[in-house]
Amino acid sequence: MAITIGIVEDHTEFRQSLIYLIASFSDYQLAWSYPSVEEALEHFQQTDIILLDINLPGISGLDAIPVIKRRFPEQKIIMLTILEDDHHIFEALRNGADGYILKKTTPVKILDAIQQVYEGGAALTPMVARQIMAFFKPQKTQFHESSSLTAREKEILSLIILGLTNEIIGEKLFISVQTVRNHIKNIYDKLQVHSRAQVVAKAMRDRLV
Amino acid sequence: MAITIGIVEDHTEFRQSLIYLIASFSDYQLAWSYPSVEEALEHFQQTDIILLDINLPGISGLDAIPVIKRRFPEQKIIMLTILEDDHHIFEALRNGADGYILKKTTPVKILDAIQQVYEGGAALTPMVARQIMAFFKPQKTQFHESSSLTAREKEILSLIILGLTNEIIGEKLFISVQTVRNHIKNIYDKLQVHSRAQVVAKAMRDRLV
DNA sequence: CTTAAAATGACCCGTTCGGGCTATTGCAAA
DNA sequence: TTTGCAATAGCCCGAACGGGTCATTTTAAG
Repeated sequence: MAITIGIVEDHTEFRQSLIYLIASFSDYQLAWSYPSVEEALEHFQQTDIILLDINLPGISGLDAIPVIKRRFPEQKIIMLTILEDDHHIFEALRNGADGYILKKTTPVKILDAIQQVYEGGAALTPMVARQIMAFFKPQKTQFHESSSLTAREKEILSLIILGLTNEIIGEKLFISVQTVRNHIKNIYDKLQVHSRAQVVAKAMRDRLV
Repeated sequence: MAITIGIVEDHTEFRQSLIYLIASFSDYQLAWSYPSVEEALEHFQQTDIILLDINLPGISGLDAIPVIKRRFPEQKIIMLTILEDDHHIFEALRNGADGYILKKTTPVKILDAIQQVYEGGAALTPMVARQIMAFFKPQKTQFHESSSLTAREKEILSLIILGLTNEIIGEKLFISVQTVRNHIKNIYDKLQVHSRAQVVAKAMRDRLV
């Protein structure tokens, strides 16, 4: 039983090459292809996999994900894109995409990705995978950093996470605002961040507090 | 120039098959192999890639990552494991692993993973990738119901957590700074906070993002 | 005893934020 | 069709922050 595939891709040439690729292997079977989300939504039926371009005229591929998923919650979707931009990746993942691969990916790897998603896995191109992983280890030197925070710095860090202002922190610790600010500067240096929001996110991700 | 590889794997049979695999292709060259972290740490030198088993007698592969990275910060490490367990995956990623693949992966895909990491990407087996992606998916039971944040607000919230300023967020989303600020005001109202630090802490504690 | 690191405190300056308003557009539900 | 919410955008103003530089005191380690 061949894996059925639907395609939404406006770029005719690329769409044709995908169709040709799929037709070349009996393990895969093209169910339909459309150049826009609008046309696809009108006619499409559920397939094993949908290859969905991100940059489409009209409704974008990103916006199409929730619509498709609402109609067929089990529909598996692999995003095709030329962009490696953070925002698009995370948005696609948040919306429920099952894969995110770049158009420059070699044909055999595209089929690989389809196979992987069909088997219940997820397909990410290596560079995208790296960006996602980077979310879990924003700076790769966390061992030094966590241990290098002094007791006082950790204390102040925990108060920052509570959302206190420098002034309040100073009052709580019976030190001046300037001293608090100096400690915070040192914390920023050590953790390589430049704002409270960043330091809170990092501290919580790295379980420093 | 062949990609040099080091191996830490206690299971003799599997280690031998890896060695044989690498020896079969001139693009890859085995630099060394040891059955334990202890022995490896005594003798090992930097290679392009280290294949590191997780379940090792004595020091585990997970604990070995920071030690190795401290000695050679640029050393790339791919974890080998039979386990798909969440805790190990995230622990490995947090510690700075560059890949996480299952031992049952086919030989050709193991070489693929090595190549990908060598080229600066990350290597994840599809099932692992799926688990990581699941981390980003809003569980509609928790996210949509318990929080009244709109889609746009959630999007902006996620960018705040990355530490972006309002101005940068506006650029990323192609909207004006004022609009960003309005959204943030609404987020603050809904989550009952009054600063970025607070909203980041709350969002991460409540796993809103 | 000397030295290094940590903790304390201060000043200046420009940027960013947070809270207070008002207002228009579009879409969807009532 | 009206009502309401979401998203967009603007303005003002004071508070808070981030970065730079410098200086003193205390503590820990050698």
